Amino acid sequence: MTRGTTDTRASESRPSEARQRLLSTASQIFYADGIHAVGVDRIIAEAKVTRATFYRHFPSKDDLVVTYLREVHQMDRGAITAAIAANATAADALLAIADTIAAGIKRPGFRGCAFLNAAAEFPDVDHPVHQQIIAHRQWFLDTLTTLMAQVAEDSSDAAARHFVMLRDGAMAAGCLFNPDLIVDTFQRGVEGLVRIHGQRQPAER
Amino acid sequence: MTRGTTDTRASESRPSEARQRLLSTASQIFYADGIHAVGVDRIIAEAKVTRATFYRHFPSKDDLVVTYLREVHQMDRGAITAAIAANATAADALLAIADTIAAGIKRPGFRGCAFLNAAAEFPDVDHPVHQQIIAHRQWFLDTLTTLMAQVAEDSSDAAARHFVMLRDGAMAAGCLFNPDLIVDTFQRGVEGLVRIHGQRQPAER
DNA sequence: CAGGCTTCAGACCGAACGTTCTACCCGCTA
DNA sequence: TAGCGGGTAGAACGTTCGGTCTGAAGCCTG
Repeated sequence: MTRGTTDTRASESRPSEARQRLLSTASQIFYADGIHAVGVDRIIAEAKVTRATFYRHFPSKDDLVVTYLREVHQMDRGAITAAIAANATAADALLAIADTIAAGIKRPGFRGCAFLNAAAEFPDVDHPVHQQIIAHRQWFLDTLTTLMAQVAEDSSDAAARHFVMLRDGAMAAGCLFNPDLIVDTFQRGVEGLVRIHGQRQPAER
Repeated sequence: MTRGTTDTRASESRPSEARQRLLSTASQIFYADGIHAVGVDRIIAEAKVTRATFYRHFPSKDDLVVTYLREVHQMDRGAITAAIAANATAADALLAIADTIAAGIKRPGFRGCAFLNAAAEFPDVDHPVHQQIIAHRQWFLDTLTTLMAQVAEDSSDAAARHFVMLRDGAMAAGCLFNPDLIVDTFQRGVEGLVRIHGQRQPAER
């Protein structure tokens, strides 16, 4: 009872309203303008928070950055998990994932893949931000490999890598060229890839 | 005579030894560590040049950056022009270009595409650096489109865009994953693309 | 030899960087 | 009511940022 009500309140205030404002503001700015290019001053100004509050919730700017990427990872993961759950066959799931990616590229404020952009700014392999990036990419590749294997066991690794390569190319170019053409090229590529991969080992079951 | 000898000397000293040292040093550092992450101080220190000398040759750091990208563009252009000149058919030229890209990805210090990395740091479309990037990419796409059209007129635009997408993906991922696997995936993709595109409109001549 | 480049050496500028600090206020729970 | 944690406000830390300026060497050409 008391637990119930306090929990509702607590789940709203424990991640601290100010902290949430800080994180969402920083995420938007980092994604739109880059990471090294924006300073703590601007983030706290736009989040309407004082410096002391910032450093109460994040030990350093770098920690904010990895939290930002972690948040993006969660959203990506959610979208892809949903796409998989909503489709009966693995092939349809793969096409649905491509649709999700395509929709993202067409979205107005699209500025590429948050992870690829961050990788350009954090080349040091030992840096926590860089490790976050490769962890996310490994998860994505593994997820696709599993789906490809359900379509056809043979060379599912190669097919998944191929998918990732098309995605990376589309995400990288999506804000440097006509997004509609990029999306068109990307989806044609994925469709062809899934079709050809599906013809492999046709009687698998 | 006097012209001849002075020309030899002039072509060595007119681009100014210090300026050249500055540019090549900056290029290495920018490519390896990013652009916003390195300051003028470090560049002049590693180039063994004073600040005054720096600002004698480059009005600002931004100018250095566009000069750096211009240099990379020249090198890319040279490599691709050579690949085209060395191959009799357009299809072979395309495969040779893919080989060049693959060799670049396998090179030890590979850190992705200088232009894609720069794009992550300069999102402002009006910025000179960003415009340099899209100009380079437009040249690359046009070059590939011409080659694809020589293989088969039909949907050569789509085929060229597909090639660029694979390249972008390979370049972006080449320093975030096993380069050998990336190169393998990339080259398989290009081979398939060129083969399928070549089967289109088989009797073109 | 004189004149004109280039480079060197280094001080200096204001601004912004990431970070820490003190001091006070407010609303909650004990 | 007392205390405590999260918040505000703002000064200050030392460093680095991109960029300017002065002044004196060196060096080739006229």
